[in-house]
Amino acid sequence: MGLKVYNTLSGEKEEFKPLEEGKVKIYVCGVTPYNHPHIGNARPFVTWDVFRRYLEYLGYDVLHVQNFTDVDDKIINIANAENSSWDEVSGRYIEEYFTAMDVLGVRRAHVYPRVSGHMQEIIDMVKTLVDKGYAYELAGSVYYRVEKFAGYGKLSGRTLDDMQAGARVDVDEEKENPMDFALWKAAKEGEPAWDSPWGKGRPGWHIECSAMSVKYLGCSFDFHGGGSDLIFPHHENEIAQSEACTGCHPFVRYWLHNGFITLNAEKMSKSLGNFFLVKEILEHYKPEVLRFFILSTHYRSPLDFSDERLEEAGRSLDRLKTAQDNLHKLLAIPGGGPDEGGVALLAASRSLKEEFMAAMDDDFNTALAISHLFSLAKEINIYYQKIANENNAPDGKAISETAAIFAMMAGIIGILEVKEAVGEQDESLAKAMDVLISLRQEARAAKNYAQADSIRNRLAEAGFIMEDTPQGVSWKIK
RNA sequence: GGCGGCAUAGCCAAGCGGUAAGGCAGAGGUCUGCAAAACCUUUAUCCCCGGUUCAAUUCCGGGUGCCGCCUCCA
Repeated sequence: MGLKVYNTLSGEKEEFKPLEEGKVKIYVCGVTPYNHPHIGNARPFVTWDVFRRYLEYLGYDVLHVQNFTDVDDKIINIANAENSSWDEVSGRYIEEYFTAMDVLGVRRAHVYPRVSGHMQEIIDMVKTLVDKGYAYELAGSVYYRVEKFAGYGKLSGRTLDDMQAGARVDVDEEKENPMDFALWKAAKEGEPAWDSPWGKGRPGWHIECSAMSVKYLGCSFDFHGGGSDLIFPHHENEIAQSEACTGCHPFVRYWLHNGFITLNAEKMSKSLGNFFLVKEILEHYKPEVLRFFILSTHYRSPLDFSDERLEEAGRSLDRLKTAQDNLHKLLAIPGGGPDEGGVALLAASRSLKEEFMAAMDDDFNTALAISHLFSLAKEINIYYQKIANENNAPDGKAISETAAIFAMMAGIIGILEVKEAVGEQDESLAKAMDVLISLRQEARAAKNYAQADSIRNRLAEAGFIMEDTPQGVSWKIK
């Protein structure tokens, strides 16, 4: 066993070996905060949240860095349009980002560097690249000399010739090579600008991630992630900048890229305008439903969004919740010694735990891992049914170990974390429900089913589900 | 045009050399006053054509279709 990950750089699954024993350093490309995050934006962050949970479960000490590109054309345009400032705009949407991701259960990175706070590091890096001959100044801007970097194209799998063949023609460029990209952009009217050896200006897009990742993680680190649209040019350029500047190889050991969320099979993106904001979706669905939806497909595959898919994800999740409820009910009964069903449950739990881990080890196959969670749910339900029908004491050891395994699996996926065992939390509500249950039971005893059904139906409308079981009536919140 | 990815049941989705996980939906059954929930049973030769192999959904070649990157983008 051992973790394997698909590395975009090699195009193969590779055995994961951290640079430093016991530690994992991760850099994930964050957002440009100029709008509320949409669900396509959310995918990499939910995905990496799970990667990180699993790595931590494996015992690694994880350092997770994720940037905010807070100096950017779009932000500046919005600021100008609404007559505010770029930092007011970016600050606002950074807060929106956190709000949305917190709700989705995405744990916060350790460091959230912003471009605006790293001008010196960026300028230093650009200066080094100029000094080493990898960059040149042109009218107050600085460009990276792609032909100078031998490995240019190694991540995206294309050659400079390929790129030039497909490149769109830039009329007014005087760059040495059309593929040369900006490290530093000379200031324009109405834009924020910082002093530099080349005059006032601001950083190009790609340099920030090189400067900030190297600052916080070192010149070589383990994982770099982001959407697959970042492979070229963004990540390709990061490699060129970082390796040329620091001389360290490789800059990143494992490049992991997630697929897109699509709408009618087309990439969901702000530029196409075919997106749903996370906050819009959460008006209709619980956060963990969105989260579960995202994780129910392998991270590298495209994921087509629709209401139908989310409804389905919600129903699937309900099945898991039922098993969790059953587990809680079993846990609430004083446990007894081993019994046949318990022994079987325990064996299944242990083997499913192994399978779950094997799935996660195989390039974080959450879809497969989740299927094992369903299998465990089924085993739990079977045992619960048996105990309930026979009115026996459950196998204490089997139940407690199964509960731990179930919680571990759900915890790595990041679902079922909200304990909705309201009966224990809110005694007065429980007492009120007991009264309603008694009223209905009296009606049933009197064969006044219209009355009984009315109580049940009206409670359902209010969000409470009443269930008749051989052991009596139980209830839960929908 | 260049580069790359994908095509599995009604739907979604794993698997990727030895005749197909899981979920949703559907059907039948157990239970129930009736429901709900739960449980059981049930639904696929994996886009097409060649090739390699004892054996291919899984490898190779070709075709078709869809998607992505090459411009900001998660």
